[in-house]
Amino acid sequence: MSTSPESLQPLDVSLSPQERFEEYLQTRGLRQTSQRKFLIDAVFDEHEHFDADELIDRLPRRGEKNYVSSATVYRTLREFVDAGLLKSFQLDGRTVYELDYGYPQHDHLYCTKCKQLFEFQSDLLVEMRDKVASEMGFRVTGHRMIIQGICRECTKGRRKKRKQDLV
Amino acid sequence: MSTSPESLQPLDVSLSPQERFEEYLQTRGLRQTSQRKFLIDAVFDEHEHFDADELIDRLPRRGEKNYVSSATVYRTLREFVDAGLLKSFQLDGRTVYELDYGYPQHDHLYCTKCKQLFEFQSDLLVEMRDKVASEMGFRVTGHRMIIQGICRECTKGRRKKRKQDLV
DNA sequence: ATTAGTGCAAATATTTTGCACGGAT
DNA sequence: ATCCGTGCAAAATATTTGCACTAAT
Repeated sequence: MSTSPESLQPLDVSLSPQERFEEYLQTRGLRQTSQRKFLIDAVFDEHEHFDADELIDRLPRRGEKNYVSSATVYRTLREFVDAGLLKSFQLDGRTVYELDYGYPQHDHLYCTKCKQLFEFQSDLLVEMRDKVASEMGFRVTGHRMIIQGICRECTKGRRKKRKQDLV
Repeated sequence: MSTSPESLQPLDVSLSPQERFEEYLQTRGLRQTSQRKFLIDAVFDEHEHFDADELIDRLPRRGEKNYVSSATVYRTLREFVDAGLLKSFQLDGRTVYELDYGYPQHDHLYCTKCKQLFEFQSDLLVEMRDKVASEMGFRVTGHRMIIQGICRECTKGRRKKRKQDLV
């Protein structure tokens, strides 16, 4: 937008998340703050799936350098979703975020035992979605598909080492 | 269970939700209270989709006959899900319930404008789900598919009368 | 200089829980 | 007579918001 490139070209692929967010901010007259810059790095450097709480846990504490208040983390995560950088969905009551920008469309399998999320991609699903929607007179803006079950590891008796086992 | 009928026969179809819940309670040594009886009637007499708050709103107030405390409503809704009478899922932060017992498997379209839920049924979706799951080594216990978009009514300019328009 | 952004704490919203009493078995 | 279930209020969770101050433009 700022440098007006040829219009029909998908700019996206050539911009880093950081650049893309800058663009988003500029087009809306929003400001580029140290918190926003820090957070976008923190989010895109690290995780695949996370919630606000997990993210806050990994960030500097109050008093430390680069501390960002929880309120700002929540506010900024919503901006990231707005900007198309992240996607969010609800799982077990909390809001889960995942990287969207630069990632192919996909859906999830959720192991209700180890609480891990796995991804899968299915064009068939999207086709089916669009067919159903058009039959119902719906203009689709998105969907959320989560397959629940027990993952391979958890199926074989006692699970071995797993990340968040403190639950 | 209590009268031990022929084993391979699907008992379900012949039992009312009330009977089915009784059975559930009996097999677990739980008690049949007036609150549980009242709630199962309230739930199965009325609604398709609802959340705890909406249900509580429709029930007798404190002091009135058949009053049930919110805590008990929450506790009992979870029992209903446990008993296979209701299904629950998260939508916009709240827990939505719907009748499950006696209803065919289905999924939802959600209009983000009027907040209405619509249903659809697709065997293809279930097939796809099972295929994906088996490829991933998952033992499926269920799934949740929600197609978001704008419904037909909301697409044609200003929507007309709609239920929960107080939002 | 303007005014959006932030940190803080309080407010919300939703659901859960501890506890003493009452009721179902 | 047990001890599960309930109502109540307080707690827990997760997220949002009002406000005064700070900082980006």
